[in-house]
Amino acid sequence: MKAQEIISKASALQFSSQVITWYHQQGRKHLPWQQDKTPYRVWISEIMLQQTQVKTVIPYYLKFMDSFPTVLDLANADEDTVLHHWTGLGYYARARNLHKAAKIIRDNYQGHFPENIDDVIALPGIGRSTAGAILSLSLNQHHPILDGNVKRVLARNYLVEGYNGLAKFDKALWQLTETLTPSSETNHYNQAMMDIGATVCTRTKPSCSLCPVELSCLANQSERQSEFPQKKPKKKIPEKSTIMVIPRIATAQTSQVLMEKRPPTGIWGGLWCFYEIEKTSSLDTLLNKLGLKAKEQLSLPEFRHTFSHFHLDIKPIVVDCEKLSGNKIRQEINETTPQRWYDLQQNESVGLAASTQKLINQLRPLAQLIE
DNA sequence: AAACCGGGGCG
DNA sequence: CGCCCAGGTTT
Repeated sequence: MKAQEIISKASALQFSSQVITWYHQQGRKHLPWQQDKTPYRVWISEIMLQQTQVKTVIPYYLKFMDSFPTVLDLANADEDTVLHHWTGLGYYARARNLHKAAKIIRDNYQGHFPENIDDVIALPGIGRSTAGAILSLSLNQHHPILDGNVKRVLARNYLVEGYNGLAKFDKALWQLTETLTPSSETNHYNQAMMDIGATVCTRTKPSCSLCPVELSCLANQSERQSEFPQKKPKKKIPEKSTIMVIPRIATAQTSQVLMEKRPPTGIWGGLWCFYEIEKTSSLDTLLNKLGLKAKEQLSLPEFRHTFSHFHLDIKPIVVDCEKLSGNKIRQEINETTPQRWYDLQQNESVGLAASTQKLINQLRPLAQLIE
């Protein structure tokens, strides 16, 4: 059944007006991105908030806006500078999308953030929900949103069965949010729905007594809040293993390790990682290609890194080496896959994969032993 | 350890 | 269009 059919115009209006009233009474209105609400400022906040909680985002947001006050400042910055501002937030692909989109806005829209929703959705890293949030919160355009928080509020209110990512579930919820989103005060309604999901209608132990739609909520009426949304059926994930090679050149002053920048797509896309080999017998070939001569090897304890769809057991091997001079092959590698020596004493953590960062942290104390 | 998540990308 | 991917935090 379609949402329009199960919800009358009158009850939709009642729902939204209760939500809007809550916004005026309880909604947060003083966060940095809620001042001077331009599409650009709201965009940056939405991307940061997709991955990180409000209190963590605030300092990052302020620094980011200080460095890149306008979309043109962002577009004209170089990627490493942008990534540097993202250090600690993780999800570097999102920062790269941000930068890519800023350049598109500079080149195709004369530096003016597009105000047509289809144009906004076409930008990298912005989907339907984020586009709706940007244009409604900043310009009060009439668009529905549907992030994880809104999904939870609606699924409970109307006992929508299914789990996040299930096509039927998402489709039903888009229908609902379209039906419920009012054409006046869309900005306040959308902001309130996200806030209610984040602070009242929480995944565990929701504070229903503080909710503006407490009385209409079917899950609350039947005390079944915890059953909605349903859990995604978990699937067993495969195990893989890899050997990570950490070439190291240590002197009395410094200790450096060699990394490569991964291609932009796939696992650890665009992040700095150590070289990988499948079997120890490939080690010599790799070092040869890199133009390095091994002096000594040291195996570090194996550890497990888990992705959403597989476990990866990582065997790290530190190889103390010296450079061979005048190696042509190394130049070729440098052109296809960028590489760099990373200084363990300096904590430049731009775009490191989490597992790489973990290894670095283990390696840093070891560096002192060399002296 | 498992759940969570908005968008990209592929078949 | 439907399904899977990917990374990092929260619970």
